[in-house]
Amino acid sequence: MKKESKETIEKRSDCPISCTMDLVGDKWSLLIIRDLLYLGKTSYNEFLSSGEKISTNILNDRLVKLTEDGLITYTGTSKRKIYKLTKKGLDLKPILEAIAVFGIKHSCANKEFLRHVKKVMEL
Amino acid sequence: MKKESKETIEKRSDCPISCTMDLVGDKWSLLIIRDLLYLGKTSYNEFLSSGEKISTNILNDRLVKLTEDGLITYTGTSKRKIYKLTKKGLDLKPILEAIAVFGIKHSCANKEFLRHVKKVMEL
DNA sequence: AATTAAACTTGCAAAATGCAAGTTTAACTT
DNA sequence: AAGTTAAACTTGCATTTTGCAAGTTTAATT
Repeated sequence: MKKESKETIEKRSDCPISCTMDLVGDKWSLLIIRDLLYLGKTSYNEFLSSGEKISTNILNDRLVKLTEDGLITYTGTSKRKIYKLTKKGLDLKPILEAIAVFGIKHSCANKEFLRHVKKVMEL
Repeated sequence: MKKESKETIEKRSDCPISCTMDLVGDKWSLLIIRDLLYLGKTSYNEFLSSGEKISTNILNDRLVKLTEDGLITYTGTSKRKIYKLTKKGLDLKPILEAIAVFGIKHSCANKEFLRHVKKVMEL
């Protein structure tokens, strides 16, 4: 018996910012999008191996939700699924970029990693 | 006895996107920032009255955390605090704008509300 | 058919959130 | 200056989400 991933998609308000946060405003979704956009990752195991150490149940849950929400799709069999962003998902790119710009300016991240990220993101 | 708002600020990785998500990647922080940036709200009760119905304990927790993280500050007494964004907090503006653009394109939000948001955000 | 490894599930502990009270505190009123 | 008001904040407990450490299923490969 599969658990339904979300019974009622609770929309907190009509504000477009709030709506977008209802879609991707959790700890993990945008990191999966980042993996797809910038790190060339396309499969379950590749997402799993990312530095932030997402756990398997959460990863599965997010992949289902992101698919349901039309941000990603996959091809291939259930043994090897290849995920990619939909058109709608690609529209998240400016958000990721703005987040990266902020992070590069204010974080924390080590210099070497930053050089790598900037190169990958063409910033 | 006050509860400490966050014992260890867990940083999941050195990725600037991940770092930024560790700061504001929760259900509520960016909505408070939105209130400050676009809706002219500056006080506890004004944040409370936003459409998404944040509860008082969460609002208090987020205001403390955002202050600790240097994204907002306040003036005034403990009876009437006036919050505003720091320079660092203002650097979140491009993120909010990108989120709004996505939300406006893809949501959900009703037409009237959208007109209002676009006007306020000067989009 | 047996093996392998990717994809997915399960069960339970820990943390975050939601809700409905309450209390504290400073300003405003007599 | 005592009493009232309302904004800011706390508390306790239920619910939900996340984290972790197993497991199982499934389709390619041998």
